[in-house]
Amino acid sequence: MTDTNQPAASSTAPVVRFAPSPTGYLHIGGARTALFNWLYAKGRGGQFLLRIEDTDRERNNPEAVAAIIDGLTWLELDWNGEPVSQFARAARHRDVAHAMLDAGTAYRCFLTKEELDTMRAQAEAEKRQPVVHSPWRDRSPDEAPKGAPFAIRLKAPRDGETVIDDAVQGRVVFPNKDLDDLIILRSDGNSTYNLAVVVDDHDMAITHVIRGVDHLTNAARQAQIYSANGWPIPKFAHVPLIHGSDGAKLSKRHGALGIEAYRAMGYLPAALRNYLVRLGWSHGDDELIETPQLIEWFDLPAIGRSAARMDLKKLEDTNAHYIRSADNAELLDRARDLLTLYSGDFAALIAEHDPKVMRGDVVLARNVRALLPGVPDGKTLAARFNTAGWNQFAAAIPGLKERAKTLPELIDGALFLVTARPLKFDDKAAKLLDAESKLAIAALIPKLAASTDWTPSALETVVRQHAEDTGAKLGKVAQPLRAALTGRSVSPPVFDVMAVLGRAEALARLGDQAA
RNA sequence: GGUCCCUUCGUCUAUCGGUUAGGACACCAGAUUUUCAUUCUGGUAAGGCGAGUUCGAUUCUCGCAGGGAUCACCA
Repeated sequence: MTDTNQPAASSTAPVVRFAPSPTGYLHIGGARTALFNWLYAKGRGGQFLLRIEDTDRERNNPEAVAAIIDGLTWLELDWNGEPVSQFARAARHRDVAHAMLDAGTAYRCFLTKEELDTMRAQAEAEKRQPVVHSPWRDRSPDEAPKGAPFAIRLKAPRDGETVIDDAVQGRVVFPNKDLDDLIILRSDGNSTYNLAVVVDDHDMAITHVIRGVDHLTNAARQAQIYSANGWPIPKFAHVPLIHGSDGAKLSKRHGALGIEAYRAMGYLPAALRNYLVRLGWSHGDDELIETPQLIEWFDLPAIGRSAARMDLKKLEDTNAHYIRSADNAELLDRARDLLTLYSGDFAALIAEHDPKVMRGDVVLARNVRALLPGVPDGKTLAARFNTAGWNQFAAAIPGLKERAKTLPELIDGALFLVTARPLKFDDKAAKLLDAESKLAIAALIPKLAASTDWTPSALETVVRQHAEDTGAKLGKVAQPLRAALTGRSVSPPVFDVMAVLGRAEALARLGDQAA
């Protein structure tokens, strides 16, 4: 139903954008900002645009652009149209700056770098705020030396206040006396960030600017540029930043990793989205929220104003839920993809991390080294899963996914499928295989071999019967079996393991340990 | 330092003046289980401090303290 009485702003679908600068990878805070934008647009039939803020040529690098695009793609945040390069729009930015000059809302400033430095130094010496008041605001350009370089500055209001009516932060007031005449066009003729952002957002018809609070003061300056041009100001929504575990700004030390690191650690995109959106946004007591529901529920006013801290444990728990409910085929595909991503040596991965680090990918690397000494990296491991292996992996997934919090843990659980006889045993498994256990295995082998049916339930019947006959507890029989079959003390149910391995391989592995 | 923002269990959060302050993760204990995990039961744990408004403040106002963001011809 269309209500024709609705004001234009609320009856038109929103247009939002994610505008990262390509200085590094897509970090977790940026990913969350992108997610918020994406959810907002998706829930309202709007558009989600991508713009690369690459006006700083010296810091621009194509690899970073690729990393951002890869990250968004992996997170399954799709955008409308082609990514816009801000640098490609430089001519338009220049035009606007000159138009502002003509309109009298901007002026030429001939202050040199040195003059600026001394002004700031002097302000500091006098304990004044280093707000630059360019004398050229009121001087005629004719007074400048012929051909002297100049920057173009916004003629910002000096009295009154600039108000940002922010969807998250509320009404934020900035006294204009604290905002100096910012440079909109550098003396080399290139636009500065604030002008470029305003011109692009205006030209792209952005209705809602959803970004990190670190841009809040920029919003005031940008609002002045909008006003100077007589353009409508979009709705701002400045979302809090994500902090490290000690409350300080997220740094590498805190795991301010690029999104690709979370991928490597084996998190599912849907799980990461769920976790990320809950960091700062809530919907009552709901925790696990599927994406379609998220799209329906997400809204700006429910975003909190305080910074949140990353909690990997909770991410892990969320991920475990998503793995358990994931489609088996999808899980297998993702596990397979992940292995090809592990192109580096497992040895290097292990060396990089403290022995106490329990990250999924690191643990997997350690276990591969222990159990499969001949497998140096992910590619080789993937190759070990020949067609039969992948089929076995697929068959084992229902049991495996109950036990895995992350994808590498899932793969880790499947390692027993590709270990070659004679098996290597981890410490606990070796301990389980004492003389008594080996005798028990030897006694069990003929009974298993006699089973006409090689299915979990048939095998379970055989083993239970054997336990009953010998008066042993089921655990007493099952644990050595598990050790002999997998080389470890932990695995999916042993009967499933035997079934997946197949009659010949299972009996052979047991035979190796029989006394 | 100026400006702006924030402050409920260890962490993420609910609460829109009256609740035994709720949930989730983590942690602890127990039950189930062939291991592990799942699942289930129970438990420990919170409104920074000080005023004010009010019959009544976690909730509204002010102050203080603490934390954060930002102050470039970077983005």
